[in-house]
Amino acid sequence: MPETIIDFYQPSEKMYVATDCLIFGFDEGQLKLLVFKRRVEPRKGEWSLIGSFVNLDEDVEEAAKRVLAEITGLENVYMEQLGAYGAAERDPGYRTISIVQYALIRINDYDKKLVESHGAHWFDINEVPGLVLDHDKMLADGLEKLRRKARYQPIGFELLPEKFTIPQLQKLYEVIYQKELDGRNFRKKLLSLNVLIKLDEKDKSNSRRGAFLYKFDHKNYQQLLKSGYNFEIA
Amino acid sequence: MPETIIDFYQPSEKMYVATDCLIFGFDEGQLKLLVFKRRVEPRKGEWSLIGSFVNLDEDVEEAAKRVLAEITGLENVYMEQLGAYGAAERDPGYRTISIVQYALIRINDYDKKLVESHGAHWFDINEVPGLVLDHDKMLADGLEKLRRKARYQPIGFELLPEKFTIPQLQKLYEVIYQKELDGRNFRKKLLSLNVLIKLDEKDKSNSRRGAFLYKFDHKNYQQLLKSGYNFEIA
DNA sequence: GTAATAAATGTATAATTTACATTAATCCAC
DNA sequence: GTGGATTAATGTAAATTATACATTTATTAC
Repeated sequence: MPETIIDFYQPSEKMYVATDCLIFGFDEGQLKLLVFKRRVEPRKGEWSLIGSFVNLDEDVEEAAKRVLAEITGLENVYMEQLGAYGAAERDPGYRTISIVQYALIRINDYDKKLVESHGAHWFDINEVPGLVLDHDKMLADGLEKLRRKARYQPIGFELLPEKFTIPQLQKLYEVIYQKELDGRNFRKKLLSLNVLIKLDEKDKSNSRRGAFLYKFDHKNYQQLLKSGYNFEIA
Repeated sequence: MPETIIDFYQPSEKMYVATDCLIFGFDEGQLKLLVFKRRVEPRKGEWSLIGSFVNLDEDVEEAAKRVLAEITGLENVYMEQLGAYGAAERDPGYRTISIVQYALIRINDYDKKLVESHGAHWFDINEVPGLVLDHDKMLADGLEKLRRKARYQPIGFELLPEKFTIPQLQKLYEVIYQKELDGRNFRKKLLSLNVLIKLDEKDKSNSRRGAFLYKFDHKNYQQLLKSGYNFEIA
């Protein structure tokens, strides 16, 4: 490599780049977060977002997917970047910048044994223990983004099984928005968007009568997007 | 520093961290972007977002502010992170991750001589030349974010002088949203939010009659935020 | 067969958004 | 100093969307 002006700037030789994932799931009517015990000093062993260093030959996003697959066994997960956390003193050990992604997973799909073997654990979103470094801030920011995003993109569907009932979906939006919704209005609004396909099956795990199962209609959703983008629930 | 598990992960010794800024301004009824000629190889001399490497002892945000002040002479500018760009091959020279911020500046405040002396240039947003590396993508993403954000936060005010007229503000929203707005409805909606202070002065640069000048009412805006957050224009 | 449980449905009112045309203030030219 | 040109300012009616609210239905367990 020829010597260039870059040498003049002296970018640090000790700047580390890591990635951390906010892994959200939804189960038993609660929004949950997957965390594990930090694997590196300092603060090794404390609760932490799931993360890793980024390898030299690896996209940042790839690194996040690698660590997610490693811990949960899941691939093809909905994932989006939250942002970079780069305060000089955020990590007392090394100068490390962390790029945080958030992932939404169908909580029943993941590999329980794998998760356990990594000492990872799901916490109710309201019962997450204190996290290491600036991870509490990452979580707070991620929740805010999730809540905002839920207003104009149908991310809720990423958190539910492929087949779900309307009451389930409503419950999910209730925990995301942290407020109760009116069942009639929720159902009305949702069905008016034409992005649900009603199945000829019921889920009876929550009531005697059973609730009809639905699938998300990706095709119609794409069309809805094209024709002006106004997915809004509640 | 003791040897720890971090050594096992072998984070790259050659991972560079840079920051690039999307610097938006508004002038002559047009949204504009400030770019300069890249100072480092590869592709030195091509049009580029304004950026720099991040120093070891410097917050990422600080680095962005440093470079912004260096080029425009401005401090205390509205700035927010867009995200990190971290594809392994994004920079053919070095493995560099760039954290992109976007800044909104009052275009008349900046130091013209300073800007010129750095070979920087304002382009109409629709006439920005091809940019180096993945900077075109950054710009596209930044514009999308600006457009979305303009819907629920009063960022428009950051781009206008302290005193501005309602027609000016409307024009700004029109270029952000890329559509014409109805003057009566715009004015009605805006005034109903109670975040404008009418001054006893007119700006006559655009009409014989002149339009009244207003200031943004930060205090009332903060209260509006607290009481449930629903700043939406057009 | 009846008691218990959650699912499903409709309507009237209020609030918000949209569409749309005229008058007002000022400057400049004559 | 009058008239013409130009942009600023204003109000109302109709349509759309959001909200509030109570009863009936399907099913299972006993």
